Amino acid sequence: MKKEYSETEIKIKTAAKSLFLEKGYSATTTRDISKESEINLALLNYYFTSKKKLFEIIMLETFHDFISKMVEVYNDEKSSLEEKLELTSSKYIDMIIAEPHLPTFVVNELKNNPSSILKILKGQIMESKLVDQYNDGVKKGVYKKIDPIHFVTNILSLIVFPFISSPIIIKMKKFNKTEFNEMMYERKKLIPEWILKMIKK
Amino acid sequence: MKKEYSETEIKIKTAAKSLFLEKGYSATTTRDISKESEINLALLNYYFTSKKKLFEIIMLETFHDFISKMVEVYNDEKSSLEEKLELTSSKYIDMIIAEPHLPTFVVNELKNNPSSILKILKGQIMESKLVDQYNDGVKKGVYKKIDPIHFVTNILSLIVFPFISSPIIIKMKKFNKTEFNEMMYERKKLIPEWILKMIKK
DNA sequence: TTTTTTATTAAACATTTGTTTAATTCAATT
DNA sequence: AATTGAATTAAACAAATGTTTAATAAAAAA
Repeated sequence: MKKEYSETEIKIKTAAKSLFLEKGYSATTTRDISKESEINLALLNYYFTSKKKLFEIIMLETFHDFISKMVEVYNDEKSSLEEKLELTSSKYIDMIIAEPHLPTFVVNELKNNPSSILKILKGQIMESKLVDQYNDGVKKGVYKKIDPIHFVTNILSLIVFPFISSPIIIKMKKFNKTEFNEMMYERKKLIPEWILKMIKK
Repeated sequence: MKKEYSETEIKIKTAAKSLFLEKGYSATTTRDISKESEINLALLNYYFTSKKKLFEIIMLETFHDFISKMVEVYNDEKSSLEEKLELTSSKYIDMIIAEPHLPTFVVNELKNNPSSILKILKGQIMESKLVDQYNDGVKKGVYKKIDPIHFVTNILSLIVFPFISSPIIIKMKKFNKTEFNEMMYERKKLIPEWILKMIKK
């Protein structure tokens, strides 16, 4: 199923991903990509047919990475709900610090491309071990009975939104980027605590 | 200070705002705008000099609205912290349901235009009555001592992020748009409760 | 080595896009 | 009614952009 990419194809894809992430689909030109990847302009179409096709491939791969990192933790058999929260928080914050444009990119280009990309999601989150554990807690009466979609949404919100709004936060607090990252490291510990308080009766 | 806009200028601005919100700056063409507003293409440059200038005006106004609605509530003298949370949650969710593209737009085009637009922010949030009240609670020992930036960020995160990720939520829950909005109405009550739990000792 | 296939290149092509021009219509003023 | 200035229009322009072509170079197969 996986395609083997040649050296040039990888060069194109790497440059294209970087540019698409930073500037989005429309603001990135094929000449930008050819320059950044140091390949001849015509090779883009030779290997990927069109800018749109290239974008779709990258979008799909990126979104897949984005989701599967989450699903991995959510479905771990051994860990408790608390441990899953800590792991998610920590791994996700690290992931986005390493690639800060990721959330805006995913969120942004998502609304233009709903069906094909979102197929990846198919029940992977709402039927995860984490949600099971949450529902168990509800049954046992230790967690409040609220639709688990709120639980799942809140985790993502508290992790991802600060990155998306980082220009605002940086401005409000007169932060530099390092200080902002430190704030996010702080949240690694805080978010699991907050989520637990939110769900507990 | 406020500029008086003629009928045609308003027609252009209205169409442009709608298109910029939906598709972003780069994906919106001047011909799109002229078609949508039913004005001659040349009038765009006649009244607004360039696409970029037009965009900046719209971006500024939109961002200003976005922030001032928040600041209004945050600085109300009479209301308690709890009441402010309820009002913010309610007003903001209504606002975004009425204009669903708003958050993605603001967040998205923000990173391209940091300085000029963010000037509007100047301490309006971090020096608000709401943050004062939060700090009072900390002094009195009823709230945990955490940098208020987390408090402010969490409120916005829980309100705004679900809208931004609505395509994902809709897919995961097999929602239609009405059902999604109902979920957000539910959150009007839930978010203030959650925030209080998060800050209380 | 010769032939065939694949990869790479420079140039060209057809659209699209932001902007300008020059002419015309409209409204207000004299 | 004549004149002036603003508003509107169709057409044109130049630059940018996605894509294709035709020629060449490199690699693989015969």
